[in-house]
Amino acid sequence: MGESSRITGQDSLRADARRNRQRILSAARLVFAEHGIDAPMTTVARRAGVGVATLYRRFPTRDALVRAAFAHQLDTCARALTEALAEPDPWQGFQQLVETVCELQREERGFPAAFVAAFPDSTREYARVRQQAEQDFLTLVRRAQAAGALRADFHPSDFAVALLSHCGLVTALPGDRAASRRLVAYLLQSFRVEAAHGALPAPSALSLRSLPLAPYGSQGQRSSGA
Amino acid sequence: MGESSRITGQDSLRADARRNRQRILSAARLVFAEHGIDAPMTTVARRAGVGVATLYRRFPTRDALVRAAFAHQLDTCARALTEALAEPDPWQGFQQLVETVCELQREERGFPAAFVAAFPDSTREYARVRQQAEQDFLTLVRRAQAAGALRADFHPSDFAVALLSHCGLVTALPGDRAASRRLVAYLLQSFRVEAAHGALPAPSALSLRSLPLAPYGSQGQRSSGA
DNA sequence: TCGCAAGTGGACGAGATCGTCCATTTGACC
DNA sequence: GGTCAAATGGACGATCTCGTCCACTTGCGA
Repeated sequence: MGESSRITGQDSLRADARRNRQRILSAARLVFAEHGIDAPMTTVARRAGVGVATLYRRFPTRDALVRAAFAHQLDTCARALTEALAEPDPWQGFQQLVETVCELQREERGFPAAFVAAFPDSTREYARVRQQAEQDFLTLVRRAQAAGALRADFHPSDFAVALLSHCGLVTALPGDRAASRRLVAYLLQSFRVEAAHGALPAPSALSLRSLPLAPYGSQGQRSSGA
Repeated sequence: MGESSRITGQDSLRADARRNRQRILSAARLVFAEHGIDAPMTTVARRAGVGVATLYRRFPTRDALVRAAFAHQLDTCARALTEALAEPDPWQGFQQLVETVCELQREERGFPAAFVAAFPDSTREYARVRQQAEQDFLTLVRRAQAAGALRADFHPSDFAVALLSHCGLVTALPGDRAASRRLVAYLLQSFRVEAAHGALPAPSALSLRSLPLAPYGSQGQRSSGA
């Protein structure tokens, strides 16, 4: 909390401005959940009870708004990683991590879209936090493999593959919790040593670094305009 | 071919009109692949070298155009099902079916989006063909289970879950073939008896009938306007 | 209490897309 | 060759969204 406000500078806002900022974020979550992240900015502004100008001043681009609106969920992802590492049984930790993130994608309408939208980005400011997250995740994977639970040919990028495909599923079928849970169960089972059955094709070149697992703070202005 | 033209009535078109229709479809495939299925209709028309009016006359809605443009791919899906049934080893057949459909999603840019777009629909005219497809797929599943290859708790709706999630993945990462192949491999392995490891959560209520596995012919006018 | 910088709202012009309308052209059949 | 219904193209009005600009308001420190 203190962390993100330091990053976004929301502390230095005047009281009324800070209040409006929060209103906008709440409204954005509602509107995005209801109409998708492509909903008109005007709708968000109206719902928040502010003018468009105010909205644009706080969040110059739709992207910035989306990121800020779902910063909390992203923080939860990061927290899940920490907790996973703390778990004594590494497979338990791994499983919980996958389930927590997928549950977020399943339950918070709008978040999945935000998740993929945020995906290819690797904003400068968070590079370090992300690198840390990547490192932690790697540790988790190694441990789970050493414990003989996670299959040896599991590649870190497979985590991204799992999350993105699950994301796609819940986007295609919002509300179908059973489908989401099924997919997660299948994936988790296929990651176990017992499921290993012949060689897998080569892993993706996807970098985990680009996964939005690290806390976003909010705002998240793009460093590169283009 | 003869089948679909009978359905869409394209035989009764004047020669020039029929030619234009084909041009439009080619252009649509190109444009959709390049800019996504939300590309402006005008762009498609220009690319096809026809006026917008012509485009709108043939395909009253963007949806109709999308369906028609990817009808061939959908036919391939249907054919894959037939071939899967013909395969002596039912697991081989099952595996091939999944791989063929996923390959289509992977290789034909634009098709995945069309696939999910088409998904929730169950147009009257194709009800019978679909029901047949569903029946065939069920047979395939039963056989593969009886052969002791496909896990007993596999539910037909899991096929839809697999396809939709894969679809989401390739949409999020167009061009990352490795990721797509990995997911398919994991899913297939998790469908094997060997992977069964504890109970799965309840299957989705998704009906296979709504999966666009059956041939579309083209055009595919909505029966219900609303 | 006062002054002013920070904050605000909503009108507005630019740009994009939609789908229709109609005057004109063209293919098919006699 | 002639006739006519089918087919065509592109202009056009309607609608929507964006992001900016500016006159007005307000919180807060002195």
